[in-house]
Amino acid sequence: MASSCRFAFAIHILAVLALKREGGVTSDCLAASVNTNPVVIRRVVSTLRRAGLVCCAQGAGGGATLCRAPESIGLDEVYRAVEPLTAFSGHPHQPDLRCPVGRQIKVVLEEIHASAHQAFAAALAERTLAEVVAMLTESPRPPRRSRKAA
Amino acid sequence: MASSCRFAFAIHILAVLALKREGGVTSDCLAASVNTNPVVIRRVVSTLRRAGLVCCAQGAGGGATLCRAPESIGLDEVYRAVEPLTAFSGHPHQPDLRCPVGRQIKVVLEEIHASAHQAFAAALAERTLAEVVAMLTESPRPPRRSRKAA
DNA sequence: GACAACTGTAACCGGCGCGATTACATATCA
DNA sequence: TGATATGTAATCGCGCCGGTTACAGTTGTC
Repeated sequence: MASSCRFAFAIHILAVLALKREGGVTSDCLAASVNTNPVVIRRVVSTLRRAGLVCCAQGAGGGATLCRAPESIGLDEVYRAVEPLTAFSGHPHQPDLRCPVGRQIKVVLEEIHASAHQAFAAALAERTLAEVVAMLTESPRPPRRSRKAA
Repeated sequence: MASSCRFAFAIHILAVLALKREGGVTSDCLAASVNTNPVVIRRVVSTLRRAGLVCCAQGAGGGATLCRAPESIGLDEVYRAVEPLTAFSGHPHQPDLRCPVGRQIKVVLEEIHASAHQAFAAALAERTLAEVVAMLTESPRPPRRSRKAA
């Protein structure tokens, strides 16, 4: 599950790359948009590169570019690329095996967690990077009431 | 999302209570089965009590008892009782508002996360504590091969 | 070739979350 | 009254993770 911000950073980065179609984007530029350190960006981009989602050019004039169509990138793919897929951290220790519950609880918990996690990933899979970009570019909640009240 | 072991502990505790129908179970006893400190158990039990899932009796002869039918307790209820429902930790800082992505990314991320999280909870809701108990008590993968090989 | 502009990574720091533990107040039954 | 419990505050220790620095390697430009 993991509630780190790597996933958020990854989506942010990919959205920027999807919007700026031509040319590479440097980690400094991405870091400015995300508002963090360039090295943090490079770490995430490295992971995305290993997953085949982006390509990186080194040297002067280099940077990261999206190397697949935004319509073909499901958010579950991004999630799996960036989250290490932990083996469910529940029950840090070995439960009491003399107890009928302790003897089997781990297997049951793992199954429960697996099915819920799969549902989580399936929900992510229903959206693509292209949809994220579309959400980003459509008018941000047009003001309806008076322009005075907050 | 939160990958703490509180949820695992809660399921374990509730399963023990569901199995031992009569009488209260002390935190010492639960701690032995879970293999942790009684205070850790009491913290989780307190949360479950506030959620109306268990009742606690203080004093000698006291302990925790399930105060609802296991068939009526969905695992999503347990999850929500025990996990504080964080407001999605993505994007720790304010993104650059001059960037079209940074301006709206938080709203989009929150919506994405909300829908995926809802799918997660819905998957948990499909199982009850009674089913967990049934999984726990049914024969644990009957040995099929020779009784010699591990 | 020299230099500037980038990426890739290792190393380290600091803060936060959380489970474990101790300690103690309180409640209840015999 | 004393043994047995819960309830909870306080503290400790450790692991995770984002941030930062540092530096090696790569590439375009003059």
